[in-house]
Formats: sequence, C-alpha cells, structure tokens
Amino acid sequence: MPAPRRPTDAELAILRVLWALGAGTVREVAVELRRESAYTTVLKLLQIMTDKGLVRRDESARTHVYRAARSERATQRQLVRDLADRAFGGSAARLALQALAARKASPEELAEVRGWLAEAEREGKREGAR
Amino acid sequence: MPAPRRPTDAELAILRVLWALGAGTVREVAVELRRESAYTTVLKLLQIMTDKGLVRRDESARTHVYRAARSERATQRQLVRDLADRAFGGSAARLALQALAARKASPEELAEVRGWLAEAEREGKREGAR
DNA sequence: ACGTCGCCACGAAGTCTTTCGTATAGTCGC
DNA sequence: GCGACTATACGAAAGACTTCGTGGCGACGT
Repeated sequence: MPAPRRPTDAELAILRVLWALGAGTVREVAVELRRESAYTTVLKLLQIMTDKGLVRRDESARTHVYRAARSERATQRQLVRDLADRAFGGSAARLALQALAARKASPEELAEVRGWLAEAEREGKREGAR
Repeated sequence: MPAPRRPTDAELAILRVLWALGAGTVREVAVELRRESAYTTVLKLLQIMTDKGLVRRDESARTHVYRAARSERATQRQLVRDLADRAFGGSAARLALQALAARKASPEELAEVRGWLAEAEREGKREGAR
C-alpha cells in the first residue's frame, strides 16, 4: 500500500451512501444520488475507488456489491487530521474550537463535549500529580 | 462576488505564508516555501489567486505586494463548514468531537473548550427557562 | 431462439490543479 | 549604452477529477 490518499468530493459522496447502506450495488448507490450523477458515472467512480482501495467489491454474484474499505470514523479522522495540517498548523484542538464556534450544538452534542472535557481533565490531573 | 470557492492545497500553503507575513512579494513567499516550489510556480499561483479573489495585489511598485483577501479565521471557518457538510452530515459539533479525539490538547486549549462549554450551557439554560 | 433489458468494462472528453520554461521588460552600476 | 539581475506575463505540459457514451455479455420472458 503506497499511501492512503484523501478521498475526493465525489468519492466521499459515494462513501457516505455506502456507510449508510452498509453495502450496496451500483444501482442502489446511483439511486441514492439520483439527482447528482448518471449510473455509469457512479459505476466508473466505484471502479476507480476499488483500484484505490477505498471500497471492496464482492464479485461472486453477477451484480457486484460494494462496501467501504475503511469505517466512517476512520475516514473522518483522516480528513480531520488532513485539514488540521493544511489549515490549522497541525493543531486538531484549534480546529475543534473553530468548529465549535461555527454553529450551535444540540444538547446531546453538548453532553458529549462535557464528557470529553471531564475525561481530558482527569488525565491532565493524573499527569500533573506525577 | 460570485461564490467563494474553497482554496486548493497549493493555494492554502501560500495563504498560510501570507497570513504569517501579513503581506509579501512573490520572492518572499517563494523563499518561505523554498523546498516546495520554484519561483515562477508561486508567481503563477498568486496570479491565479488574484483572479479568483483569494488575494489582493498592490501594483503601485514594480515589485507587487500581495495580501490575503480573507482572514485566516474566516477561511478556517469556511473550510470547517465545508468539511462538516461533506463528511459529518453538516454537524460541526460532531466534527469538533472527532478533532478533540484525534490528539491531545494543551492546557490552554482545554481551558478554551471549558470556556466555550460554559457559554453554551448558559445559553441553553436561558432558552430552556423561557 | 430471440429480443429486451440490466450489468460491467473501457475509452474519451472537459475541466481543474500544479508545475515550470521561456519571453519580455524595468533597473542599477559602470 | 551594456550587461547582469531583477521582475511579471504567458503558454504548455502533466496529472487528477468527473462526466458520460458505447460496446459487449449474460439473463429472462415469451
């Protein structure tokens, strides 16, 4: 494996569908994106993505079935890291703060931030006491 | 202004230099990126970026001086929003959480998160009491 | 058996991004 | 004025991204 290149916009749109579906045929993905792309466009993209290793293809049936090669979470993490490097001097935390400032969060999201913060402070204290 | 398209990788690298310098000539930017690009490459990119409206150019002197058209913060915000839309279902908060999980934060950054959280909860409470 | 339909493979076009070489011209020192 | 050194402008090439048309092949109904 040479180097895991960052998925392009069109590839990401397809990955989103595959993550939601779990797995899907070309037609299923194309239907999901119906306004955006013709069938053969989706097919071509999936072929390219197979070559790149972004998706895996089950060819046992005549109609192939695709699934994302990496999890949504792992891909998100890669994209976040990439953006942090390109635009935030490598600081994911500063990226996070900018994201928090961008839009209002739901109560659930707030709770998650609270939980993360508590965890981070616990760790900080433990190291500080050493 | 038609629509502020997202800066490409090479453009972002140049913008980073301009933000750090405040303003700069082609040569100054090129020196900053010395290992990465030849002088004329930087020049060409700056010309393109001028057309796109990403930078502004002062031509009063023979040696032109460039500065970023939009602030670092505004650009970061645009990129965050863009990534949230493309990979996080539009939720900037979920993007933030992913970023927080990615790497360890410094005490200062922790404090900022704490401050943001306090603010967000104050607002939530006020709305809840209505 | 044959027409129709769905499926995959492939190629090609158009655009965008990035790179750099070459051309042209201003400026300074002598 | 001339040469050396700057500067900008422009064009071209190479690669990536995205789009879709065409062709061929198998499956299925009648």
